Amino acid sequence: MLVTIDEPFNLAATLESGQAFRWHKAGDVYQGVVFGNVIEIRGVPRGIEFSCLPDAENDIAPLLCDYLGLNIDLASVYEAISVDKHIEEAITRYSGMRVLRQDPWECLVGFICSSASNIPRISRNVEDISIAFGKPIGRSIKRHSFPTPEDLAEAGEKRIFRLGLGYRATYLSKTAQAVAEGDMDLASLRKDSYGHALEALVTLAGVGDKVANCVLLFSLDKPEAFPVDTWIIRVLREWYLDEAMPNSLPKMRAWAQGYFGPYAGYANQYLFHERRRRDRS
DNA sequence: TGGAAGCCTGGTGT
DNA sequence: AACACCAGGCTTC
Repeated sequence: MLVTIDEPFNLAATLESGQAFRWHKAGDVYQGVVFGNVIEIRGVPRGIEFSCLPDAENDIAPLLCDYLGLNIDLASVYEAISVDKHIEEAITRYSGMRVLRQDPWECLVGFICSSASNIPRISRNVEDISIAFGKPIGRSIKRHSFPTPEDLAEAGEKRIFRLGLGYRATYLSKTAQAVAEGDMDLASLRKDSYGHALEALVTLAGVGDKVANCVLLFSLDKPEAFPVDTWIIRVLREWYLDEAMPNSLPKMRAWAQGYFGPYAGYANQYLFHERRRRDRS
């Protein structure tokens, strides 16, 4: 099915910028699992072409656009965060990169897995978790739905550990229990304020300031969220903050949120992507 | 209250 | 080949 998109959209940058971990690229096609569907997307000149299984494309199309962050007016975001040369350069280079709007539970699990790890490994971890505790989709034996909090809580720490998650297995097991038992209502955090939602998230095992801000930005409608990881620390040190400045994580985050404003998270995503690319080339 | 060590594992460098 | 060292971080002391 063809979906025309009139606003700027960069499919590759959106799916390859470390926001989600279940997209595989084969040629010019991205395959992923969203809404319990195996989805394949290809960028075309004026939009995207996609297919999905097992649901009808007509039903999935609006959900997919929402997931891809296409319901946000990027032009006004750019206007808000274009406060200096560095950010303007990154915007120019990755124009159309979106912030995804993911399922909060899956996003949370992905970023708990991310601590002291790297994208290839996180992807493998998340895929292994899906295969072990999710359900095969349609007749495909290759891709599986993402397990529910109940699925993961029942699986238990031991079986998670055996997938090679290391010390993260404890975090995942505890957090899954908290969500499954209703001690943590992730969906309600979408309507909460940024501050309150952050406060709630960091009570979960394996969730500190960085992971919480990733979940807030990529799944809970909090565009002011600003995850400070080692790449962003480099950006801030090299381009923004004096070296003598105190470098505690929450202080750096607060500074950036004040500097970039209500859409600081978008600035974060562009600077992050730009800084990593620069290191690789 | 800040800062450093430890934690599982896999990849990378020596 | 075998062995350090470290990574997109959290927790604990």
